[in-house]
Amino acid sequence: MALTIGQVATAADVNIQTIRYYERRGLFPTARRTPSGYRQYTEDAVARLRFVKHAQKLGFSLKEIQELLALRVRHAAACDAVERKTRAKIALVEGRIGDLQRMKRTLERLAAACAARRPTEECPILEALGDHGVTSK
Amino acid sequence: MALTIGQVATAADVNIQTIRYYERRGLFPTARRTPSGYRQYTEDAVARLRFVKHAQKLGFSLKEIQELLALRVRHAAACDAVERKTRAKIALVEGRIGDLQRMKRTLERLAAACAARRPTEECPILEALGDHGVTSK
DNA sequence: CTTGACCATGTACTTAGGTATAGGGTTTAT
DNA sequence: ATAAACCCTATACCTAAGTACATGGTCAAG
Repeated sequence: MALTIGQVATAADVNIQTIRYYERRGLFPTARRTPSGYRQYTEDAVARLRFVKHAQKLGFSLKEIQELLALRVRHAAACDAVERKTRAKIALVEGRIGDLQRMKRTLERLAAACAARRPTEECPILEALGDHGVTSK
Repeated sequence: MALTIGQVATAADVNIQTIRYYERRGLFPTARRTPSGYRQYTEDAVARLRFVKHAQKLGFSLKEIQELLALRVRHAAACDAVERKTRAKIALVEGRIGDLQRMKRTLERLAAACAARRPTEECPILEALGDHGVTSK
């Protein structure tokens, strides 16, 4: 049985407007309509929304997500193009992970320096932040 | 010798307007001025800008970066408050890394499924994306 | 058969993070 | 001593990703 836009919105916990916005943006196919013009969805739409939300939390832009979703759609055509795109995405994600790990190590040094501070010294934060280019003069 | 806003902007490879914007936002202390009203900076400003840009690439908002920078400023006052804030930040970064690693594994399954596909089968992308909630009906 | 909950479109507003422009003063190099 | 290059403020504009509002049609219950 078909779902209305409101039911989809509730199920995926997003704003109705957001769904229509995604449709305009091309993240959603133009939905089938009832004779009176109401959009009709299946469960797929809910899943698609959840995928979008999930990918967003991981830092993907709507444009990137659109590409990820396109991988699903074009499966019949070009499975190896899909694979190439996916591997590119993986490299991107790996780069982001590496950046965050460097940031984490820097923060850990900062915390450790705080913890190990001798009473006579100042908190050596500037130095700990140093490898982000923050060298104090 | 003091730097003008333009020299700082060039050195840190940001727009002049961005520096003034950061000042308004409170990410930068209000700079010292010449008698004629020109802002005067030291090398520190360049380092600070680079830190901001670096942190942004890691997905921190300006508000979060402002907090990170505050850790530097308050060092004289409360080194253990600094440490607590830093550890909270580390947890946040770890969470983000975890998210990205899960996404990476999902993408890898997708790529692997593509590569291992038998000629007779469809490209099994839907299933690979499944653990994001994308279960096709 | 009407009232309230829903849907439609279109337009406008919001937040984050800038970037551009207008109008005017300053510094530097020739 | 004057033009180019730079700075100042204030205001307006931009993209991304929505969210809200105005206006009007539709459906289900009493």
